[in-house]
Amino acid sequence: MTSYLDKINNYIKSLDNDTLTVLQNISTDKKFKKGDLLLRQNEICGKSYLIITGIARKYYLNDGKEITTEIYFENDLAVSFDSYTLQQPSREFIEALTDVSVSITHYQAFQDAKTKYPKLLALDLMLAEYYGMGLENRLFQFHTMTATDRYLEILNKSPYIIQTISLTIIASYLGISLETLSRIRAKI
Amino acid sequence: MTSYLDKINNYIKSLDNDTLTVLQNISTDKKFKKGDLLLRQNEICGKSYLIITGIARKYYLNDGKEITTEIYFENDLAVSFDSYTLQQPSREFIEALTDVSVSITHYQAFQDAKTKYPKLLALDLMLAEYYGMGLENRLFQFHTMTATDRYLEILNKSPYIIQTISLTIIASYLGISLETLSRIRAKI
DNA sequence: TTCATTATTTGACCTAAGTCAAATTTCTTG
DNA sequence: CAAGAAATTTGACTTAGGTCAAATAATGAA
Repeated sequence: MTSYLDKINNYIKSLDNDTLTVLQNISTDKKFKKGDLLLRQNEICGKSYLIITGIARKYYLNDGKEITTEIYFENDLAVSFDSYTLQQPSREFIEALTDVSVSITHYQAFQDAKTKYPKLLALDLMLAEYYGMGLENRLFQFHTMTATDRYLEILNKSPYIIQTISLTIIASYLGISLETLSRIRAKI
Repeated sequence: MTSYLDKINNYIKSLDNDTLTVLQNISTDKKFKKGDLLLRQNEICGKSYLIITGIARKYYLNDGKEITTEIYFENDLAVSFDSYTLQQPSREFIEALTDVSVSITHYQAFQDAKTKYPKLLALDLMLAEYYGMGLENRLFQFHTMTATDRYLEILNKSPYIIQTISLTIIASYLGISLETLSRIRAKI
């Protein structure tokens, strides 16, 4: 999985200048302050956000409670997948957890570029595949693992999450209550 | 979501003859008997199976227990996503739940065709996006819904699953024990 | 049909995780 | 630094769902 990300990055590096230039031309940099929303519920996700520095998350509201679905660090691509893909209102919010600087690519510009540059189409496919495999892994965890094991998995594979993110957010990401997470941590 | 599937099917129909012919040329039909495995664990998923008639499922073993991850009906595309994408050994099995007839497309042939026909690349992207959105929905259900609600969701959206598939398989698909599923059904 | 297998249900009991409330600890910011 | 706010922990109790075992259905092959 990680190696697939490498493959994607190598692929991007290997693009011809022409294609790379297009990619740059349709992207702009922007900064957000901690707490800013990059995307709000019900907005159409018309942009993708490549995180340059900082941390962000994606979440939705489930009877008033914020459920975090993804946490983004440097080089992650933040986007509400279905809203972006279908260009329909988003169920999710994207929020800056720290000051954040991003590279923004507009949906339509990228769509246009893809029709002219099949290599960008291939890139988009790789990104979708990568996202899909991540979802499969996460689903696997929910399907078969106990809350404690899911926590341990994060602790092993993404310890920086534990170190930088509030337990409230981590608990919702794990699909458990804050109190349960606290007890899990106490026991270990 | 369903409309996206429509969009994909319309897209396929709208392909020029040249592209459609290629697609047909790299596909072959095959029949499987009930109980046959289309893909075994540890095999590399080198083919995709479009279900023409019959029912199949994808599952993996979790300490000896079969956990069903997907159930396929007519027109569904059966594939072990990560094994297919990364061309690495599959964690999952694909099994015919009834006699099944499928249209098989070989991975490598499709890869080759994609480089020559960007429209097939675009098709592959759409399929990956569709799969990804399905995973997101399923993840949402595991993340926030109770077992009873997940069952009711199937009952509403895919009643044919309840009618045709054994409760053992449905229970594992829902991530609950057979007994719990039986009790949920008794209560409703 | 009938017997045997397989699928499903039911019972009794157990455990992971949730809820609500209160106590601490840790951060912020004046 | 101090006071208030936010984050985390702890306690007491509830509940959804699991496990193991046994009882019924339902199917299917001889």
